[in-house]
Amino acid sequence: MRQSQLFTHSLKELPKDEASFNAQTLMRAGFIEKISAGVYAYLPLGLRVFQKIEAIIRQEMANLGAQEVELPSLTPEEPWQQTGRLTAFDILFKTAGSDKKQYILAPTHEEIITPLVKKFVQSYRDLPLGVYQIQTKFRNELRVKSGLLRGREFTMKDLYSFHLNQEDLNAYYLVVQKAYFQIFKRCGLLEKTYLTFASGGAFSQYSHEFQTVTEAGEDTIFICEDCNLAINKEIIKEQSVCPNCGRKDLLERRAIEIANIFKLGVKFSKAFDFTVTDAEGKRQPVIMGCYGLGLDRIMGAIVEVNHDNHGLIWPVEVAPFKAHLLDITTDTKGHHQAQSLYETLLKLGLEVLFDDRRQTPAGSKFADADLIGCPYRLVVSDRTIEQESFEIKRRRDTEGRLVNFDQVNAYFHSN
RNA sequence: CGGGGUGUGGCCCAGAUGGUUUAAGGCGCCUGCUUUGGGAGCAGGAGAUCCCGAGUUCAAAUCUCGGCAUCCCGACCA
Repeated sequence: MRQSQLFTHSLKELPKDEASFNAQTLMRAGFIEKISAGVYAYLPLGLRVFQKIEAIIRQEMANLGAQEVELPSLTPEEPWQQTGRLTAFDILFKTAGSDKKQYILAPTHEEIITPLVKKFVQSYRDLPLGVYQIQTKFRNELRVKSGLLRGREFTMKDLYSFHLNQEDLNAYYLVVQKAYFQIFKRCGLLEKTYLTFASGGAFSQYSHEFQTVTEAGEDTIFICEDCNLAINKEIIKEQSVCPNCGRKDLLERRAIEIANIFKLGVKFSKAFDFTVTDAEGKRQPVIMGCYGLGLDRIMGAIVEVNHDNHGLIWPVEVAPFKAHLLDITTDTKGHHQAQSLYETLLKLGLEVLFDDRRQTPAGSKFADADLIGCPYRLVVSDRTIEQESFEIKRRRDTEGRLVNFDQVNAYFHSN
């Protein structure tokens, strides 16, 4: 994409209305814009990152054999009444239709998915089943905070699984954990993300959170380095003890919950009378699990974990563009050379942001490239052209190297 | 929901003991010239319900009251 065509641009100064690093920097770099407290718009650069994260999640969900659907955000009141959550939830956005009928802007979708799946599934032969969506959720938080880390409108990947018995759910639960770690690995968060024992809420003794260690996080977790596990402070009674090995000297860290998975058991299948016929011909209540994952939080966490004083540093798989090509040449010949390199890179299938803006000093292009944080920076300048080459530098490196124009194909095929 | 901070061109902000303010400066934007390896220079230009409402006053960006927005701390977080 040509940067001269991009309708957004970065700001020299930090936005006053944000204090968290992720929101400040993403707004400054032109990735997101705040519409109201806890509600953000994704701009072209930010949307590209968001869609990369979505794509990773879809691939890993496909590997699980989960089927994608899209449920509505605007939901009728009745199912919420049926499970008691109409009153139990204090974060519901409610809205009335013209017929005075009350609707709920869904904060999660157990109430919708359970009756839906019930309609099609009557036999144990249809199980296990995993159904997921990537969709907007609404939670009327009393206090939003930390930019993308806690908003009132956010996107969640929510997977629901249906099983004949507890053993099957337990096995599936472990497989989902693996898939989640694969997602976090691809998002560059693996090293700092811990499977964390947390409150099971109304469903079970524990749930499991995936907590990414960062000072920007709002949770406190205690990490067992032996087991690579953590326990959320909220469920610690007296002393922090590893639930796996019993170790007591755990590391206390701030962390952001980027995912939360639950064994729901029969809570929702009972509420909606969802049973299947087993092999003996008897009706059995379906055993359910649910697996949430916050996309905005993942993006925010990536930013909190990967940056330096100059700006963002995107992991390769989620970067808005793989390369940022800067034309800092000063004459027509130079511009043609940069243009030609851009076209060559496109033909090679590389995602490139081409800074073809004129009358912009070179320094501002470097600053912008650092701020936007594409993994590779390519520079064509009068100097490099003298050597029939362009410079390539990784975002994290301080020194680049020259690559001859003739060797573009070879270079990108081998890297 | 309790406590605290902030609200002035698109952005960052000065002005706050009421009156020389015709609301200053920087960034960005427009025009022209110049410049090009770390957010460049010169000249000219456009752009403002000073968050909203009420009040005090001869006079309010400035004082008072009410509201709204936003950030932060706490509580909450299935």
